[in-house]
Amino acid sequence: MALSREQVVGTAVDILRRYGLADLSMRRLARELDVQPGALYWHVASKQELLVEVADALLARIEEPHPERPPAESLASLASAIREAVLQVPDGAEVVALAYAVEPGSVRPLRDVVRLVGRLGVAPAERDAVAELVVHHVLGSVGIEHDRRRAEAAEPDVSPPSPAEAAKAFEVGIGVILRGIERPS
Amino acid sequence: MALSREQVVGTAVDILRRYGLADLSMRRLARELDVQPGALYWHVASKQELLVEVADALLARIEEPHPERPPAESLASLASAIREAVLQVPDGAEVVALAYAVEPGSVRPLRDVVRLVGRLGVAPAERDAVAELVVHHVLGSVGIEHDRRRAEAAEPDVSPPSPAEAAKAFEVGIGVILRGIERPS
DNA sequence: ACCTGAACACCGTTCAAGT
DNA sequence: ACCTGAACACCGTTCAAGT
Repeated sequence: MALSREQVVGTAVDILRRYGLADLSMRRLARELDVQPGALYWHVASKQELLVEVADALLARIEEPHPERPPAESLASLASAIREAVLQVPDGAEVVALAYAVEPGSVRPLRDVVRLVGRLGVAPAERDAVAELVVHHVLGSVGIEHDRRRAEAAEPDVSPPSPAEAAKAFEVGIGVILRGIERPS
Repeated sequence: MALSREQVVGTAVDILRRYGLADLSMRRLARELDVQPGALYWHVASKQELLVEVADALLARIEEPHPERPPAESLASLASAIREAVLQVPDGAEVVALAYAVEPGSVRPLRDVVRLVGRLGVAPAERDAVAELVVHHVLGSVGIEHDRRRAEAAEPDVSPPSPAEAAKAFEVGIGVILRGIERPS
């Protein structure tokens, strides 16, 4: 049977989950699919396009905010959901950040962040900037956690930052942002 | 005359400024210095170590916060200074983010951010988390601006986001953070 | 002490030619 | 329509051997 775009993206997600971004090369992906590297370029235009699809897949299962819930609550829980989804996958934050950079509108839950910030009463002119702040906080804090895991794996010395502490630090940041939004300038 | 570590780092900064991170390879760097690639490894342990030095060089000229200035003011102006320094250099945000990830304490102005957040009255337990929020906002917003420039260079269609608008968006984010810090939870 | 030469094990992408 | 074979122009890193 012929290869499909879904198969290519799905196998890419598998490699990312199992071995991380360093091992997610077009050549490695082709080997896993038992085709020549060139074959992939019939289904995706480039590695960058592939990574955007992968990012989308990583966040696809996050549910949309409920319209009747208060937006501040929705935003906090959406941010946590994104954080947890990305945290499960090695280098997940990097992949999603790349997709967000290349095509800010391509990942649905990130669009929801923008909408919720708007519903919080932030002026349209400032809405995108504040949404970016939230997204960077989420992806940045996950990135740091991934890096610390790597450092720990490399040489298991002192100070293992517990997942609970990392989650706490994340919530602190979200709290600062929410209070900063609600307080009139 | 023999090659020096300073020469290696300096030429790396030059390549980054002129051609961007994609062109800053060990082989390209060796070519520019008229040596074989292997020679570089006598002066730096790895490309990662080299990039940490490059990041340091990019932010070395930023002045330390004046101890008598109010910390909120100092933090806002330090954040702007970091932003401007990184903005001048293609992929500067990526390089600094990498250094911050690998060795959070290695870049002096980023350490100053932590100190200022502490002076703003944030509890020690929450200080690092809030400092991370600031750093991610700075590097994240610069990253987005770099990406937009790339997109514009690739196909000059509508919506060229002016530098002034980008700076405004950045200030909005800093404002949210500062208000969020000052407001008691 | 510092560097060359040469290798090892890789990359992303293109494209004529095949089925 | 979909894929192979083969090439193009690269990577980071190591290390014996030279000066």
